[in-house]
Amino acid sequence: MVVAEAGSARPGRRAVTSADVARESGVSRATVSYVLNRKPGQTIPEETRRRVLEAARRLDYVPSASARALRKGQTGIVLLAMPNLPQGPVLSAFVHELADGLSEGGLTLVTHLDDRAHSTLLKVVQALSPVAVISYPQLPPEPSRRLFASGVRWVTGVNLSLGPRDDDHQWAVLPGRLQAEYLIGLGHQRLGFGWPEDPTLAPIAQDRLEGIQRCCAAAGCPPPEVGTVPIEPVRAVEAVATWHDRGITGICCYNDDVALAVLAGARMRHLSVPGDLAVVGVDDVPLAALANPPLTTIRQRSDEQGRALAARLLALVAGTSPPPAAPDLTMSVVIRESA
Amino acid sequence: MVVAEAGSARPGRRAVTSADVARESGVSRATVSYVLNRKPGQTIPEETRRRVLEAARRLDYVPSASARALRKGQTGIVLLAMPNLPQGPVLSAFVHELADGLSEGGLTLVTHLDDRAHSTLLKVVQALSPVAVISYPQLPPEPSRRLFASGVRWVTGVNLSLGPRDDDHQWAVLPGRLQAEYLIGLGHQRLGFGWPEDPTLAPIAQDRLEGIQRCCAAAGCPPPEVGTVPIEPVRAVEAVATWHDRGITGICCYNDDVALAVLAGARMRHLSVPGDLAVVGVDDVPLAALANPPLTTIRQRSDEQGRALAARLLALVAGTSPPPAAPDLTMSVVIRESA
DNA sequence: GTGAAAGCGCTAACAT
DNA sequence: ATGTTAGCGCTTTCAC
Repeated sequence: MVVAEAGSARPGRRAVTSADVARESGVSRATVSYVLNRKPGQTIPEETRRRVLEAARRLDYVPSASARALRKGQTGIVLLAMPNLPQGPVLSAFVHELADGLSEGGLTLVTHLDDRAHSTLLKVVQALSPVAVISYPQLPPEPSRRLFASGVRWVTGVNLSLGPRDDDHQWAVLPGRLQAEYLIGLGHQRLGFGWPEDPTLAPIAQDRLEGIQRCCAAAGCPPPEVGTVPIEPVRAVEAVATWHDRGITGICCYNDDVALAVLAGARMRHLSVPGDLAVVGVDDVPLAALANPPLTTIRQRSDEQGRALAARLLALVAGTSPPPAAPDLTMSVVIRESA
Repeated sequence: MVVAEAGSARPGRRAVTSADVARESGVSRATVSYVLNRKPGQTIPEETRRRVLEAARRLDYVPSASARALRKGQTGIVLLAMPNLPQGPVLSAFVHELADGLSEGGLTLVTHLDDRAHSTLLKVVQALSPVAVISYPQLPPEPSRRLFASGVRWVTGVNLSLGPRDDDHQWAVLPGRLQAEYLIGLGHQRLGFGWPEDPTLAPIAQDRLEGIQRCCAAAGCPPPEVGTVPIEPVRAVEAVATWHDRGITGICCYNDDVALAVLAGARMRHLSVPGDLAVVGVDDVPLAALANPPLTTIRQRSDEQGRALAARLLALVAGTSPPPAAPDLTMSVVIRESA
């Protein structure tokens, strides 16, 4: 454990403040603040500017985040709350782009990883005073209200959308819709849905299932039969067997992990994929292409979602009107051999 | 996007402060502070205490984190910095336990997910003023120094240890050591190491490789041959073929993901596992048991690591002497069929 | 046991 | 163009 006491730069010394910079450069603290914050209208002579900047650099000056936040009445922190699930490349890209986008506007993204009660989120929020909270999956109204009461200004889900809840929901439902449309287009009439065992995923799974249900209804098929698929050989087989026995031929899986388990189950049961059972995942994780047979799945442009959400959040914080939702947040079917 | 303006609880109203609570309960702000912070020695009459608490609850009072941090000169935030890798259950458990442990001591854990330059970490640190930063993998000395200069008091790796760098390193090397010991114990003389393609994993992989190298040296075997294994069918096959052609019989993989790719490669190449090639992973992800054949792997007790690190950090912040490192942070070989 | 008051470091309105 | 000043909300001596 590489541990050291405070201020290895100037050991034992207290932090340098804007007063130090002011003294060092022979101006007042106000001027220092003006220079460092670069107000657009402000007119500071180049010479002074240079002197202040120079002094700040020489002293290794770092403005106190707490003091600034106290004065301005708000921090520049955005908190992303999500369960600490197995993180796929999809979420990674989203986080990456979101952080970059926010950073360009002076906001800072940090993450709270937890899948337990909303009370831990509340605690973190109270310790951080973030200006906005993004939650995946979406927060129910009551916890959401408590965040506002703790001073958070904006609360949103990860799905980019315009209006209140509905648009978000449209989006959340889409993976299921695409899976079902694809399978039905292939001629499958009886669909199953591979539900994830992890209970924290339930809200997300519920949305995807709804997308499938709507599709089935629209196409005049019977509603999908839901089966929980554990990531565990023996019990995964059970789910597969049940589907097959009941004449189900197309399985929409919550995600690729579930789909891979279904594939394993089918193999153990000596069922052919896609002959006996067609399988579709969501996410297009790297392992999907490696699977036996290679997995057909839904790919999301989560990077674009991240960028777009960042842009909207920046606009909200700046008080300007948010940009319109990106027109084509593509989500597409990656066709391989499993369906 | 469920978005709303500030203070849905009391719309348009500014936040309630300790002054409001004081007024409401008919005492001074000092008393409010005493009651809410519950100083051990402090002696406040039950009646007053109750009145203050009641008023705080009624007003939905939330202390300002910035003001408190400014006054105390330090936040209660601990920042965990890690690349946004695929998060396995191992890291999840670590994060979970770490967060819980810290929370019990009044510290709050948040995560910065990024695999790019250390400068983004520096920015986040300056926006948050965390009291400690935990980094995985470990931070080199120079970035570490800059964190201290920005006011961070303690910087550490995720590996629990006592002294400066060495203990951490011992720990990081262990997975490789266990893999090699197991394979050599099985009679394998010529070992390979499955290097991950993701460049951000290199520092961690390097440590594990070093564990294998030492083992080979100690046992009089030739040093392990390193092959990069992409999570991609065709190129994974190549790595496997190269090993096999050169007479390698035991493969230590960086983690289970790499090991699963090796398994897939071996299957495509019609090599038998463990007959032609014995394969060992690290992590024991759920899919490991599902693999064909089921994967032998190294399981870490990362939950205990998390707890222990939390305890040490709490002690440091409190100024008391840190508890000794846990004696038996077990890391064990989970024997299945792939080796 | 409780209150008055100082001050943490910063920004922004106002004064010069 | 720059300096003076008044707080932001909190904790914590120091009086009473």
